[in-house]
Amino acid sequence: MTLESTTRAPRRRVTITDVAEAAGVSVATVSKVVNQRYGVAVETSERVQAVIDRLGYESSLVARSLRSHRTHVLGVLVAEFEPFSTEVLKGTSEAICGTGYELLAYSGGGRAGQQPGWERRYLSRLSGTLIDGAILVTPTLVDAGDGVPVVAIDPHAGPTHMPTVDSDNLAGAVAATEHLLALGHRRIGFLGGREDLESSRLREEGYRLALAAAGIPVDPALVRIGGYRKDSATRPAHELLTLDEPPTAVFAANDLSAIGTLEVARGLGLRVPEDLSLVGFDNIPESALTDPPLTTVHQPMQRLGFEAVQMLLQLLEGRADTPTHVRLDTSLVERRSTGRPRA
Amino acid sequence: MTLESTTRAPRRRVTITDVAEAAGVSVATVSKVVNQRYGVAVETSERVQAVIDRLGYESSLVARSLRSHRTHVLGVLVAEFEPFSTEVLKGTSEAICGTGYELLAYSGGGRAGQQPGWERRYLSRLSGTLIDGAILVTPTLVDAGDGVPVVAIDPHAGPTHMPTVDSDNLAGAVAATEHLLALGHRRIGFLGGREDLESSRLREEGYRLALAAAGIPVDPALVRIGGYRKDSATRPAHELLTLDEPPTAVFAANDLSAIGTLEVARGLGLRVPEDLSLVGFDNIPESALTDPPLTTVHQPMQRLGFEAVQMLLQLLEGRADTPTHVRLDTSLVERRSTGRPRA
DNA sequence: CTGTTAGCGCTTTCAG
DNA sequence: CTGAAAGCGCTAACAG
Repeated sequence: MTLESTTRAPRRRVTITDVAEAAGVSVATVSKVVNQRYGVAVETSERVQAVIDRLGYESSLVARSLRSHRTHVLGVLVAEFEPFSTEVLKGTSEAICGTGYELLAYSGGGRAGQQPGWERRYLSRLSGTLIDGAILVTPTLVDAGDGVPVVAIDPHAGPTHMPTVDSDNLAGAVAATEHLLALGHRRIGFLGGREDLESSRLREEGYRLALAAAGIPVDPALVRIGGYRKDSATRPAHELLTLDEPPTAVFAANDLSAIGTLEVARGLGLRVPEDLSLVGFDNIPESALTDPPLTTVHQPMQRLGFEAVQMLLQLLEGRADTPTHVRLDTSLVERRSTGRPRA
Repeated sequence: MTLESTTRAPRRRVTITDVAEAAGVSVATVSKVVNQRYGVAVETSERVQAVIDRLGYESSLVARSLRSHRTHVLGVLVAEFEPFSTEVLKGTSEAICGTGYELLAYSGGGRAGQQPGWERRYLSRLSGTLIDGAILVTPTLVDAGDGVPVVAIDPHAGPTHMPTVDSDNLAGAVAATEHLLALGHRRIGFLGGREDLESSRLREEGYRLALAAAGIPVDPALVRIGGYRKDSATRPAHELLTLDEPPTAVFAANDLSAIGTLEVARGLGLRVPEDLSLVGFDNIPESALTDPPLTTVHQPMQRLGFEAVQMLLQLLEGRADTPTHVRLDTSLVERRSTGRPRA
């Protein structure tokens, strides 16, 4: 890491007034030129355009949106930029291409996003102005419809009033648990997500369903809340693995907590998958980088973002046939963190 | 994929005027309450606050920034949300935590970001208002200082006038090439990045340096431009691999083009690494997911974002000792896409 | 302590 | 065809 040093004073932004003065016209005329409105002499238009180019003028998104309430910018509101939301972002980026819209991803300052209601706050701050519509990633509020059209990805209470895109969490969780069952596991722990998210609830339900179908009663001691974050999963994972009668396998409600569990297991001297089988959920790119690579349930995160943009665009066009709920399939990805239980 | 259908009319945003009316005070007073200014009777303040809570009022970022020119929002400007920029984003998100700032990542509509000068355009649109400072991810313009403090990550012409964060591209490229050389390769192709990026130039230089040190002349036919994107890399990769005397190994200037090359090789019936060794650059999470997993040069993308935020924050505080250039180390990650050349 | 006033940069009637 | 003027939601003097 090398260092150098200097300072620079940034010069002022060029505004529409600067252009108007330089071109010897009114700001109204400049505005018309910028927005290609009719009623401007070709000669004037060209002269103004020349000044715009020379000065490098670009209209302020802020000022413009305050006035015209149409920005051609879509907002993606996330609590934090972590593997799940950034995958979604990749999908939105792909979908936005060629639509004439631009993307603005907004995230609070880390912990700020932890406090419930962040999505409402962000939405209020940005909507009505700045963005024409918003995509909320894992919002915890049931209803946030405030000013602009909104699409939710994997929201709180499942199909709410908001148009929603999610994936088949239940089927995925069943598949994960059945995989463990098929391997011969009987004591299977569940490291839950967040109680306020529907996805989390469904994953737990899938776990219970699969167990019930196999005729295995759920041991409450084996079910914990991991909070969907690596750090918040550490403690419950530790509790689970240090039980008098610990589970031989753990199904973690998302990859981040599975990765946290993997680290805890290693710290405890447990080998994966020999001593402990581990299944995650999401299939974030990071899940393949662990040692051993994580068996997990693939959820098409990029597609979630892609579909959300499509839906939002339809909503903006006011199309009545816009689907209100899109659900995508999940599938098990077998890697090397799962195996038969010992003896 | 399941579908349902309905419609909803979003209601209007609540503004400061609504609050003022409901509370029977002027907007100025509401503003003072919101911003915790002195000079408001406790009783009035409480009454206004109650209305704010009841109405769920949240001040508009846009209107506020237009007026006060201080938003506590940092912008991250990217051409597109792809693996590199999203990794950087994760790092910025971590760094922003607890600073009192929020993050706004802006990306044009895909292709729009392709046209040179996107960073200048975005910056103009957002700065002066909306964001207090910006981080430019792989900008191609030398100087963009326009209104607000700016930090560049992996910019055009290396250490420009802008404060910069980058990684040691030269050393990384040398390491990659030497790895191939050590394996016994002599005909090593180079799939370059974009001519307008310093990182790309340095990676090529590293390639040439390592070959020269090994006493191997560079065959111009083996050097192509891949454009740093998977799709743009496909054609040059194909040309390279279908040469009369094709290379036994290819060093691609980034993982995305390496992955593109991998697909081309497979399409051509070439086995990796038996028939062709492949090294990438970046170590994006996706690089470990390929089959075989890619040998690549690790570049600390999240740290790039993290350091950029730190630097920008210092710039905003006006600290004179702000380093102007931070360079992070790179390192070779050996996975399974490289091996000895046949016979 | 509170309200009035003047814009921030821009778009949009509406006269001239 | 062009410009003056109003106003988007908000903050910052300045009066009252």
